[in-house]
Amino acid sequence: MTARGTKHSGPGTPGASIESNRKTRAWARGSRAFAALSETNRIEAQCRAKGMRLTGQRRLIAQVLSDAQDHPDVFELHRRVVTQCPHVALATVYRTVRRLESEGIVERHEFRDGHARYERASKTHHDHLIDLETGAVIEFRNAEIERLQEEIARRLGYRLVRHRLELYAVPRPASRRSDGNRS
Amino acid sequence: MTARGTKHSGPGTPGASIESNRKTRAWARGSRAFAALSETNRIEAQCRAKGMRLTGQRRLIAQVLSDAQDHPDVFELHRRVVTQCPHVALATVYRTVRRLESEGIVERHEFRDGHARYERASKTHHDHLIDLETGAVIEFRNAEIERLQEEIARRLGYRLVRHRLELYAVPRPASRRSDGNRS
DNA sequence: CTATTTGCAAATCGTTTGCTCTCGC
DNA sequence: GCGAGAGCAAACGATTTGCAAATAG
Repeated sequence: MTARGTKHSGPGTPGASIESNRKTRAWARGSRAFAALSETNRIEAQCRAKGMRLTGQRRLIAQVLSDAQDHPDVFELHRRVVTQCPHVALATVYRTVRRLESEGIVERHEFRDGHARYERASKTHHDHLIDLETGAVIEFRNAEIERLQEEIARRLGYRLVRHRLELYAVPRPASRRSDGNRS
Repeated sequence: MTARGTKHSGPGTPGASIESNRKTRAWARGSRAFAALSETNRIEAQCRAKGMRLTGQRRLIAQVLSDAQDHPDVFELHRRVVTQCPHVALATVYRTVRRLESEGIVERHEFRDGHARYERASKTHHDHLIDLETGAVIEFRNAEIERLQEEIARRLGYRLVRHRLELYAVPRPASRRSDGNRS
């Protein structure tokens, strides 16, 4: 059974498909379906650089990821993708996103709720603060903490490879700054 | 979806060993099976304080958790429990451990590998360094990092509720200090 | 006595995989 | 043309849950 039960509601999904009655798989995969994609985005370029085949699905997923200002999970990615092309399978999103991660093009996080969320691998490292009330995710960076982590690992006889730092917090009533990237 | 309509044959599949099945379960639950438990441990005392019923299974799980020097996952806990009493169900371990967590008696972690690992809630907060080669888990504490986390949250307009800090590292060839609590 | 808890098996739920058909290069 | 990819459904693995029997208090 496909995750979250509902099988893709073929036609009827709001979105680009003018010819949604033509529900052939061939159509879904044909490049025409992806014609509306914008010019090459960063992720697409990285895929090319890694020698990944640029299928319409991948270009679409790459675009959705490039456009994302938040940290969507796979289901949410699929939802956005399906908006543009209703026949893309959830499994394809899973496979693509896994591939992108193994190529170092996107980063996977697993915040409180358990399931995997993705963001494109940023040039600059950062950690996350999760707003416990809204679920919003705010990115931050702190050089001192980074340095301390290295030092702790070294003192324990290790070389730090990577780390995970997540702050779970609630807005302070006084000065609630409700900016930050939501997720 | 509740297609569980077919009444669960329960312990009485016709023709099968109804009686021996009953006996077995009765034996498994009877307090005799748990007679070998040592005197009250800390977790057991906390259970009592929280008004949890002290069944043999819980006392056994409490003891295994109390004795654990590492961060076992549910399956591992079950393995250890079954060593002492072979009829304790995995589901019981899941339920117990979940209950213990909601009562604040144990802490749940989810390191790299995905599944939940438990340790008894310690009086003193600590974070974890995970040895990427052996999977060992080393606990550490750093007041400065704690302070910085508070400060970061405050600066972003939040009050820190909890955090997760995990360092993933590899032993340094020069001075590998193989102390620390392994997991 | 009765509200909780257990054992068991089936159900969930996010994620992966086998198979076949398709398409990028 | 061929091998990497996509669609689909079924498999998976950790965890949860419905139910009836058993039990702690």
